[in-house]
Amino acid sequence: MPETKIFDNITEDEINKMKNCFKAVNRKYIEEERINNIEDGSLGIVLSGVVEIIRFDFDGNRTILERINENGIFGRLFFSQIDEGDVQIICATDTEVMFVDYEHLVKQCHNACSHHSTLIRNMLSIVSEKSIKLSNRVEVLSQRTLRKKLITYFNMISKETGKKSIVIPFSLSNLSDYLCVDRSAMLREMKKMRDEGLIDSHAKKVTILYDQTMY
Amino acid sequence: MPETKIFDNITEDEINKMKNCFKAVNRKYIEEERINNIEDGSLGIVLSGVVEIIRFDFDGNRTILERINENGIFGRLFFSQIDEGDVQIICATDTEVMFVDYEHLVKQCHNACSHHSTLIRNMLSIVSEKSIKLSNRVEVLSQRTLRKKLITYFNMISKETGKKSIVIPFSLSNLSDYLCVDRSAMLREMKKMRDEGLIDSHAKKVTILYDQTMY
DNA sequence: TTCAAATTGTTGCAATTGCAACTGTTATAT
DNA sequence: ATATAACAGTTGCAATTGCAACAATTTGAA
Repeated sequence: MPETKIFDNITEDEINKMKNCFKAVNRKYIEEERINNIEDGSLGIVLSGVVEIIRFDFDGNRTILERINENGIFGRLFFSQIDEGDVQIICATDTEVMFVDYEHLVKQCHNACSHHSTLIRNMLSIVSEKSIKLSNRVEVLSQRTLRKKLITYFNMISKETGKKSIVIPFSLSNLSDYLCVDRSAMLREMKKMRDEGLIDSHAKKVTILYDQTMY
Repeated sequence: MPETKIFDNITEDEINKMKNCFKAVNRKYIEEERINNIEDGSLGIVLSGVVEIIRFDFDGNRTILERINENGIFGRLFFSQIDEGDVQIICATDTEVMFVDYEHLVKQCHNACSHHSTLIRNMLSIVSEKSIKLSNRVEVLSQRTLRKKLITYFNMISKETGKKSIVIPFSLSNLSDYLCVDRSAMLREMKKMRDEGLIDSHAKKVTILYDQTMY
């Protein structure tokens, strides 16, 4: 499934008109930088890089709620309203983001830009892709044991690339924050899996040896 | 936030034309009934009732992956592709669903129905609302302890209704399938919370006594 | 190159959770 | 009204996971 870009099938000319119309603002961030002061109605579109939604809760746990790659979107609109902890938006790499006003983008345009409907269709694809990613996330977190969380996650990555040898896209300590488990418990479980011959692994490189049809 | 309906701001006349155009099919189901034979490109729109996406895994665990209320949507398109277990779509109540062909709904219409763009905008709202619900789901499942899962869930329900006394919308045994924890462990934790004066509860009725600003 | 910091890896011990096997209670159908 | 099934509630015991405190290795900057 090819990822939709926000301006797919729209001419350069039209894009510029629209950007003006939506008061689009581009901003660059460096690795580790926090994205601050996001207005409630503002929508961030990741043009390049990776953005993470991270929660720090009261007893010191760090949780990666979401990882947003190129062409993905984020915004207060899109994340949980129940979250009382400290939720931050942090760039995992150098990143460029375009901010637009969501309401303006979604509502009928006064200027009746001819390509506006294409834009909304693109937006629909992007949000649909976000939903699928969130479903994958639920799939992983809904697993009852650490081992099954790992296996489900490995299978997901493996399915994306079609290979049995995968490279985890972040540090193992970040992986434990993503799987919402203790880091040492996770490493212990990976060691067990190595010992049992289910995987081969060294740091972020993992090779799946188990029968994937079993899980 | 009022929920968007698929045909908001479209006249009855236009709706009928469109339904024809999308080859919309309405179907009624009774409580407990399984929704079968969903084609890959088919999109289900819940007109009334509640639909649940349920996974039965190899060691007998039942997991409620998603609960879809009135005006929500579902379809193979929208759920995880990594899922190797047995995923079923089951109606939690008597339910009416409209099925449409997703591609047809999303792509430019040959007949150029005038209200098609409104429909796509509505669809965008609905998918966005789905994303938010999935984010809430991630928020709950990402909690590290059973107690925090319960508290996050209770807070979510409480926030929806604005009341501290809530009624869990399904049986406690289903709640444990939703929180992805063991039922008896969950009941034990609820008992502890009662004993500590954090909640008052009897069966599906729960009153929040703890300070919600703390969680 | 070398040192410091970050990351990976390990382990004992304690706390939490799951499992199993119950009892008690509430609906539902005949 | 009563039986039966579904649901709620309980508890001992075992397994899993979290926590803490390390050691080993890798990475990055001076």
